[in-house]
Amino acid sequence: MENLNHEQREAVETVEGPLLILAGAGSGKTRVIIYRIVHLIETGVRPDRILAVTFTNKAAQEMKERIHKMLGHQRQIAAPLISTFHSLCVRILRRDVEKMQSAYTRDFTIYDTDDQTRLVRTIMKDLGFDDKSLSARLALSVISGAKNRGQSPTSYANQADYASEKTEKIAQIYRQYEQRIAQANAMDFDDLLIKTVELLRQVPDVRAHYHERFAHLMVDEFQDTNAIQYELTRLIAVGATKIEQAKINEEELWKGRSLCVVGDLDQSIYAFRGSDFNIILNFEKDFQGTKLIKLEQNYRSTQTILEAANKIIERNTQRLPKTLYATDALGQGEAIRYYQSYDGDGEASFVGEKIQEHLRRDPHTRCAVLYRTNAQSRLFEESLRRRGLAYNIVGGFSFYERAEIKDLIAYLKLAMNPHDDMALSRIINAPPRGIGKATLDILHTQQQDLGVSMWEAIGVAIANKTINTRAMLALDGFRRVMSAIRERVNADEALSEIVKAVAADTGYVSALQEEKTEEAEGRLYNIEELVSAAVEAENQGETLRDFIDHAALVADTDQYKEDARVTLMSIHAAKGLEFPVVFMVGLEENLFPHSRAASSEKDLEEERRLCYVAITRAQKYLYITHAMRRRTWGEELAAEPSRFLNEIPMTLMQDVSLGPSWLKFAARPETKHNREAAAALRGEAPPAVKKTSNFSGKTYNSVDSVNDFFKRRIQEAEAREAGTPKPVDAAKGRAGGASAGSPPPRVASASDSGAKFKVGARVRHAKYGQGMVLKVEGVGDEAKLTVSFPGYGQKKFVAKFAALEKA
DNA sequence: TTTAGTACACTTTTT
DNA sequence: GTGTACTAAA
Repeated sequence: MENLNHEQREAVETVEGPLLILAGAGSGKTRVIIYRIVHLIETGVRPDRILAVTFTNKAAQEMKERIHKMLGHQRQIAAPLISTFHSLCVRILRRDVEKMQSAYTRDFTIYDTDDQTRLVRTIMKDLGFDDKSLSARLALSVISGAKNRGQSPTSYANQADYASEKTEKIAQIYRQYEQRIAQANAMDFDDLLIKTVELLRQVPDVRAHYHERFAHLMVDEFQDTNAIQYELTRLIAVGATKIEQAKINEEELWKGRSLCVVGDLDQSIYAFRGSDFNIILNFEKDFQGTKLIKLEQNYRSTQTILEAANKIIERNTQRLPKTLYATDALGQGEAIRYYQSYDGDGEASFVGEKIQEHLRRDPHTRCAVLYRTNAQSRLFEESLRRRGLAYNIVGGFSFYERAEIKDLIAYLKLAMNPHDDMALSRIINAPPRGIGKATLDILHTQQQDLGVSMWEAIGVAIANKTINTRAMLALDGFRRVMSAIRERVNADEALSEIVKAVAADTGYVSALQEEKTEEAEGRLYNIEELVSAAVEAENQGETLRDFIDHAALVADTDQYKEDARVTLMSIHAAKGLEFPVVFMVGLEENLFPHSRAASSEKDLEEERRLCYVAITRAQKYLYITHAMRRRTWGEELAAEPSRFLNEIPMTLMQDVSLGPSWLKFAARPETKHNREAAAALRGEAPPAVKKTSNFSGKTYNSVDSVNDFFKRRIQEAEAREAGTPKPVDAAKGRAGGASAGSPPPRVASASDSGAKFKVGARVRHAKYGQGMVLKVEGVGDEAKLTVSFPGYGQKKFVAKFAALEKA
């Protein structure tokens, strides 16, 4: 423990009572949690009396491994439980759900977002709400919000400010939704938490069990907990309902117990799904005698990066003052590199190029490209693929979201819980068995009339012969397939055997094999992967139940591979991670901050926290990029620089854009008009204008004129380039970014004479071979070189990073 | 009933 | 640009 600072050590050694740790980004908070757990165990606490709740399965896994390593030499009787809120709840419910007043059995299934949406769609169809005014997604998010506030369908309808037609409709959908999900013996993500809290409230035995078992409870990323998660935490830690708590002697309660929560207000980025950082603000009030420890020493990033982060977050009003301090060891560090590209392709090319340079210099470095929306990933993927760089992408569709995987899992789910209507409707005709819409409609009507599940409806239909012969044969075939799987499950066959049987006996694999298309090949490959995953899980001692739960609860962020050299992901997914090199891309108004957040100051502050999270992921190098034009929904539109660019001090940034850029323009006003426009760009417009909307009216117009200015310059440059003897690689064209926004080639001035490379110099490059320097911008190491390589076209380099030799 | 083709709505962020 | 949902034809 000697390598901990004073505050960290205090946090580790405080093992009794409520403890609140406010930990800034990169302040070694994960280490504190790990050391604290180890410390608890070393002072004689039984490992299985410790519970640590993390944000992702991945974080849980990592923590487990590190603790195991640290305790490796000691004999471990039991391990501490390290889990996400959702996994914890599934565990609790699978054990005790039948003890509470509800129809749920321990075989309940978990409905993921996809299942939920399909359920809402079915309900809307049944209720005749197929008009365009209400989307299933919207209905679902409203329902989820109401559920998390503890509102029943009725109280939701009553509590709405005004009874609109929409609220009334949503209330009806909500009512049906709750009914049908319960009837299917299924729970959605919200239910997992809600039902667990209900169970602990309702059944004193169960509450006492977990209260006694988990004497030491830790919650990471506490700023992102919602009211239900908080209540769950409280129930386990205190072992009493709110009313009972008033009668408890707090001092008595905390003997040999602790509740330690760790969080950072500035990194609260999940308000959109109900997390509430007021919980952390009220923690001291809720728990008498809370000890507060602040960790502000940052061990991750250079002074420059931290300054930028501090300056950004300072603008928020909803926060507690806090400043991150850099360690001397890392020092000031390099300037933040700023790059403006002509369009999205140019941005991606720049990022690809820089990643290549960084990897060439240090093959073991790790780079991350962080974007606001997952839709931005495509261009970067293409750029990296063009350069032959391997990358790992987090988010988008994960393995478990692929249709074939979901189908096979649905067979397993249905085998375990025949009332799971969503699983059934998913696979009843996959592969095609001749059960079409007409048959399903009949079944659905009968199901609604009888108030039973689809599976039961099939049985009834066959018994009563209410369906034509051909469809009946098909249904009977399906029923037999399912029964065979159920028999295997009931016979406790090995997990991997069951998965293999599902792939083969359902005809799923053979149907794909017959297709003989490339796509089918890919799907078959994925099925093989699923089988290997099952074998792996079996070796780990998992049951079929565990395997299915795992598939439902893995998050996108769990796809993150620590050792990947290049990772693409959303900023949300990057929380808790760190990288030597970070690219924060797409700094454009309406993208980041996102257009959906522009309306309210509260949302805007969350966007700013998001920006703060992105910046503080960087250890050594931070690149910030934006494009002047961006293609959205198939249309290319002018993009305005993000207001966040104005909030980072210009002195911290170095402009590596190829032509004139927004930053250069804003930094060097030369005329009165420019000065005014630049001031506006920096957000120095009169407060009255700024208050109502940060970029409107005059400000917007001036940005427009900047764009016009660049457009003209680019056209001029293009005209000149057309006359250049060495044509630009046609395939890449202007989209190569390297040539986008280029100012007219400049004759090397006398000040360039001391540079390492001069115009006209012959150079050699590891990949492109012999080339000639066409252009030198800037001086010394920072100079940007344009080099022409026969057969490869023109390439741009920064002298310092370029793998160029004099030839 | 299935399939192929076309129209269209869509994207914040995620356990 | 993409995935889904609806329509028309086999």
